Amino acid sequence: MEMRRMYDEMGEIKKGPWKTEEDEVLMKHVKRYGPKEWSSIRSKGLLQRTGKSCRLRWVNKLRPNLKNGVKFSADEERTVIELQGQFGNKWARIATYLPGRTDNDVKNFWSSRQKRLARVLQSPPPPHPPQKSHKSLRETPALHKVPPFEAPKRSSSTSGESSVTSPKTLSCSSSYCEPIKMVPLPELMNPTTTTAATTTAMLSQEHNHPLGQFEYTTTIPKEENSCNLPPHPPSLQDFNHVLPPPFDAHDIFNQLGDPNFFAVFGQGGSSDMVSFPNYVPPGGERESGGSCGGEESNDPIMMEPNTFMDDFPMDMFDNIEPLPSPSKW
DNA sequence: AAGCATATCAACCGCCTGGTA
DNA sequence: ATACCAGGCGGTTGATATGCT
Repeated sequence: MEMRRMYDEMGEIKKGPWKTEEDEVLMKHVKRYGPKEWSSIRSKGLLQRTGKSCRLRWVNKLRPNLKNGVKFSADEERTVIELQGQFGNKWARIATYLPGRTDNDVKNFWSSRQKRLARVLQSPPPPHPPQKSHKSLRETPALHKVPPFEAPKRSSSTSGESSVTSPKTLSCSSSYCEPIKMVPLPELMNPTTTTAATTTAMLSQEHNHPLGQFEYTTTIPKEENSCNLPPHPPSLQDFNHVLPPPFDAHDIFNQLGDPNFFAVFGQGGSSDMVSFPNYVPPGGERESGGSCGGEESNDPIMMEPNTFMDDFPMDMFDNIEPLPSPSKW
C-alpha cells in the first residue's frame, strides 16, 4: 500500500520529498550501474521519478562524503566569497573547490547571505551608538566566528583541492583614475552579479527608502594604457560621503555582523576595523608611483584578485536590469 | 504559549548544451 | 540538418526549523 502511494498514480511522475525506500532504490541503482543512466531508473519501473530528480537526489543528498547538515566553516565561507567574486554565480564551479559541498549548498549559502545583507541594508539605522542586537547575532551565527578576513591567497583556494585559475593581477599606474560617472544606484544593481555591487546598490533598493536617492561616484581608468585599473575600492568614509543623515556606514556594516562581508571588496577587515589599505583616492599618493604591466610584485598598491574591480566590470553599465522587488527576497 | 520573522534546506522548473539517431 | 533526449546548471519556491517578542 505504501508503495502504491509512493507511485502516486500509475504513470504519474512522483514529486516532493524523497522517502527512505526511494533512496534505497536509488542507491541500489547507483551501486550497480554507477551514477549515470538516471532515466533508466524510471523506464525500468524502479521509481516514478524523473531522471533529473534522481540525479539531483544523488548529487545533493546521497553521494558519499557530503557534509550534510554541517555549517560552512570560516574557510569555506571565505572561499565562496572569493570565488564568487572571481567566477560570478557559477555555483557548480565554485563547489568543485569545496569538498563535500554541492552547488546547491553554495547557492543556498550565498542566497542566505544576500538576503541578510539586503535586510540589514534596508532596515533603518540603529540609534547611536550602534549596538549589535541579539537578533543580529543569532542570525549570523557562523559569521560571528569568522576571523578577520585576510587578503585572498593568490594561487590556491582554501580547500587546497585545486588551484583557482590564475587570478588577474591589477596594479596601479601613474594615471590612476578620474571620476567620470555618477550612477544612480537603483540602476547599478544587476541581479545576476550580486556581489559587492549589490551591497552598494541594495542601499537604494526601495525608492521610498531614505537611501533611494543617493548616488555613488565611481571611477574608471583614464586611459587605455592604465592597466585596466578598477574603480577604487570604497572606504567606509566613501560610503559616509554619500549616505544621507542619519545613516552611517559603520552602523550599517556593524549591523551585518559579517566580517567576511568585506571580502567582496577584496580586502580584509572586521566590522570593527574596516580599511582598504590598497585604496588611494584619485589624485592621491598613487599618482607618483605604481608599476604597470601586471607582473607580480610586493608593491603595496597592487590589488589582490577578487578585488572591487571584479564586482564592477568595465561594462557594468551596459546591461542595466530592473531590480527585483524586495518583497521577493 | 502563540504568533511572527527569519534562516535553512530540499526540490522543482526552465534553459542550455552536447550527443545521437 | 535537425529533432530528440539526457544531463547539467542557475534561479526560484515552498516547507520546516529556529529564535524572538
